[in-house]
Amino acid sequence: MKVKEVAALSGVSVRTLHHYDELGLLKPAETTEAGYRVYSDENLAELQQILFYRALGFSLKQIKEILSNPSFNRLEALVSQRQMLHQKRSQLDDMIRTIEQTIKEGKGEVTMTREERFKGFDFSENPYELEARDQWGDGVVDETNKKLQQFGGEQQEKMNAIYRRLAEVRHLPANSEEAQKAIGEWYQFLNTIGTYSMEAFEGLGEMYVADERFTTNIDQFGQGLANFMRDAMKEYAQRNS
Amino acid sequence: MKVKEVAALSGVSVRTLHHYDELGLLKPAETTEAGYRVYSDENLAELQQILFYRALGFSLKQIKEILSNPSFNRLEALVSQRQMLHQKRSQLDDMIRTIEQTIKEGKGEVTMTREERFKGFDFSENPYELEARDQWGDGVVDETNKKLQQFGGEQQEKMNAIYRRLAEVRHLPANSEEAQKAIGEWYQFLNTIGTYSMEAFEGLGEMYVADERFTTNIDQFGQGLANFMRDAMKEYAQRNS
DNA sequence: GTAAAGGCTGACGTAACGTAAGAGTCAACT
DNA sequence: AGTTGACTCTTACGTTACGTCAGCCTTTAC
Repeated sequence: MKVKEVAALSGVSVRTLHHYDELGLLKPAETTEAGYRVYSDENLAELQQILFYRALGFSLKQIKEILSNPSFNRLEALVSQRQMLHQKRSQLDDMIRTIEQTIKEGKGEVTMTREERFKGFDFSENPYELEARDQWGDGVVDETNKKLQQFGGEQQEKMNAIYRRLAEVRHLPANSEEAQKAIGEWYQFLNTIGTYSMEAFEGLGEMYVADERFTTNIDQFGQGLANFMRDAMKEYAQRNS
Repeated sequence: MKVKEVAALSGVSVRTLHHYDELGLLKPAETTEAGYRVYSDENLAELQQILFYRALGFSLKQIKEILSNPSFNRLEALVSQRQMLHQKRSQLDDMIRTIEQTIKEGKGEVTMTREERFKGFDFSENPYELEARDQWGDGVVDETNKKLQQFGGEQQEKMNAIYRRLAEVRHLPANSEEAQKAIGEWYQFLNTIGTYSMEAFEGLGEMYVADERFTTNIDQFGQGLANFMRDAMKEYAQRNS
């Protein structure tokens, strides 16, 4: 196979293949007289390995070591890489917290009205709350919240039934058929009391974990349910947009 | 003030100041005949601004725009930046999940024994659990867990008292004096039943949020307590190492 | 035979500095 | 004045993983 074909198959660019060749990371099995690179099936497998480690955040240099040294301790590398990723995540969290704070301060009036609206609640501990509300407008949250609480009796029972069904499948992957079916019911239900775009639906899911009030209520049906629902809603939204 | 002084005050390198000068991001107020950069107090304030935005993950180019254009919509920039950070975090989470999975598979035997040890529990949903255990050896977790449950009556009551005290201050910042004092009691208590290095203490805190069993138990004393304890323990460990 | 499509090798650009290298400046001490 | 040590300056390459031309050759289809 020649470069373009490999590129198309693997999803990387031709330049990337050239680059990996230069680095000695992936040398084509053959080269024609004209200098064309010809890749073998084995080369393809190697490339997959490379892309796998690349997706884990390893540098090309590291990948080269890992793959060229069969005796290399991959497990150790994975563990330390995980450590690194975790540090990065911590840093990102710090940045997000700070940016939340800044946005909050800069909002002046808005913060005031929001505080009034939710007086009695203290969200200052949760930096993601503001974010989730912001991302798709908090009007939707408030509306939904209000409507949901307005409905008593029958609707309430129906809602609880869906929650229970969701709780049953919450240990399955969010992208499993069962999970998606159950979350689909949730979407349907919500749309009986309002209109939700996929985007709003996904945003609502974010709220479930971002806002303690939601989390607490939802998790009464099962530990971790809110989290599961967020994932499932995200998946659902992405499938149906 | 000359470069070195500014560097010392602000914590950046001399090279960085040179760099910012080149970019036109921070031009020193004066230059001596010999070409030495001389910074004013105002320059210092500018630098602080720069470092602030840098800490939020903005590129130098963006920072230049933000600071040079007084009419620039900073709020908008902050919001979109937050969005970006959030995406990055998602990507990192994906990577961590994948790496967890890989490590788990690669562990073969270890996974088996671990599964046996915790049969009945299903941790497959929580990719961070494995991680927290790994980072400082899961022997410590198991030991602590066992010992804590062995002690009944008096010790148990003492423990609960500390939990309650922690719950009371859980809305304060983790680095506040009250929080640190309370978490200090926790550290003392733990050391009456075992020996904990600061590192192990911090790791234990990670477990509190990583392992659902811990989170559930702890949060009975107050929503978000586990999370607060993790932060406080981290802070405590860093102060006392 | 010719043109389109694909391939190849340089080589510069990117972000934010780190790290010398070679050389001039300043203040203090002898 | 001379020297020395501490600073400072500019210049410029190294880093990461390719993207993006540019100029030129090969293969393939009509």
